Amino acid sequence: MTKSRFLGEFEQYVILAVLRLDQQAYGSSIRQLLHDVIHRDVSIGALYTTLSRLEEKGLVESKMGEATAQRGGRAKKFFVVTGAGKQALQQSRQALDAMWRDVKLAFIEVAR
Amino acid sequence: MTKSRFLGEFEQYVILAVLRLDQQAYGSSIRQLLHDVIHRDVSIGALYTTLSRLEEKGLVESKMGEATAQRGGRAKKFFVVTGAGKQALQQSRQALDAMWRDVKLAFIEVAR
DNA sequence: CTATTATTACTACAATGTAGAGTATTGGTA
DNA sequence: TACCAATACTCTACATTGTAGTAATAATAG
Repeated sequence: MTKSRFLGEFEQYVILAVLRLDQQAYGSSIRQLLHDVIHRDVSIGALYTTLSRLEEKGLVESKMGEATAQRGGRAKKFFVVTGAGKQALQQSRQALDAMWRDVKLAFIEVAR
Repeated sequence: MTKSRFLGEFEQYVILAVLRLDQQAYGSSIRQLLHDVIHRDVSIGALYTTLSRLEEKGLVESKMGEATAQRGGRAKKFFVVTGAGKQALQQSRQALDAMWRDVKLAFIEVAR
């Protein structure tokens, strides 16, 4: 057991994006997905910083793509979520669900 | 519209706790709820810092309780979530739900 | 009036969020 | 071959959020 920290808010989104993109998750595609799904436009630099930190913590892993790209450009770095990453994500999910329980009823009445 | 930022991870928990506690949300009770529901033990100082910041941003409001407490101790400061707070919370919720969509299937298979 | 207890305020620092400029790699083209 | 456009990643710096610890404040029992 390493010291289990909590996932930051943006970290969760990034992990989810990597999961959704399956084997096709790399800087640009992740950024695009975040834009399409939650309309969150983050700079590419910001994204890479988060990806690096997640990798340091062992929550995602990366491997370089084929050296020869289709039409120019540097090789892609593909990311996948590790078991630890999935576990951390699940814990975050469960905690949030637990906190939302019972709130919904009281909340929905007033929130319109 | 003020510049709509995103809620931090812990900020969400605190807002949810205040909602759940309805009219009874103050330092100690919030802390207790966080402990009971998600087993997260945060220092009282950390909690107040976050509450203050939420208040600055207009996401929660506070009012002092009756001066005379039941059996000693200072008057409590009760917190409630503002409309803006509920809205911010809802947005965070929706964004996360949107990101989780489609992921579940692929995720659940592997996550055990 | 003091010990006790409950609560808030202040200070400081660590972790996460975020942007922007810079560097690398490769195909096409003059 | 030299250079430019296209694509992708890296580095640096700073803002915001997360967190603890300690000091200060209040109220009451005894």
